[in-house]
Amino acid sequence: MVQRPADQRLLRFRRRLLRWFSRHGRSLPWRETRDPYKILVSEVMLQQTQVDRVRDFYDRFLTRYPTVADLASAGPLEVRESWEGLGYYARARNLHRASQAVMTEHRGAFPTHVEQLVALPGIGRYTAGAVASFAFNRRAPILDTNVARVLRRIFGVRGDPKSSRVQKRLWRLAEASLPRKKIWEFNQGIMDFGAMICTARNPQCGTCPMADICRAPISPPLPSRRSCRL
DNA sequence: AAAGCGGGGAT
DNA sequence: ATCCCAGCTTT
Repeated sequence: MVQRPADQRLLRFRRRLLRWFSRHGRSLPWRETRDPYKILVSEVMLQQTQVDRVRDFYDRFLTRYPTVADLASAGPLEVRESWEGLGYYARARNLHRASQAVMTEHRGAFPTHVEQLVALPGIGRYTAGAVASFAFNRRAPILDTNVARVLRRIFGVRGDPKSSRVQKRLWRLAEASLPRKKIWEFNQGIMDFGAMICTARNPQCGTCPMADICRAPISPPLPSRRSCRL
């Protein structure tokens, strides 16, 4: 079976991403643990919220609620107060309910399958994939704004990014890109790549290791006013 | 398919 | 002033 160009791009992307992450990946508080509870807390906080903003809240929240059981047995008002300043307060309520569901419906043991995780309140497809891959090293794809942007550019996916058709295509790409092993590294890496190199504005195409396989590189190496057409 | 949900930082 | 951000739920 001969490799088609599209498959070559995919293989190279996967290999280069892992190499890039091993050298340039960020060290973040929630990367020092495999505890599904702590990872879930970080993921929920990170929904529509930037990394730098989450750091302080993450530590404070876990100090107050070190385990799922601690959070589950806390009062709603107390939990809501711990979330003050983060916004999107439905997240706090759902996280609280999710912790209670883990205790009552799973006997305190976090579910390890994406389908089970998605069934928990406040956990969508992205967060389920994140917990499954980060805590349990399952071969589950993730698709957040970072991943979506990276995949759209490198594989040249046109069309409205919000449309279900493009979303479906991107999820398929996210899954196809996954290596057999090093799932944790790949998923963490592709988000770092989107946050550090393949950024929404002023992408670092000049130093990008994917430049030669990307379907949407910056046209000329012109100074200032750099923009990406995807 | 589209709206609603917070708030802070960058441009 | 506008865009962007480790999205999910509800309509």
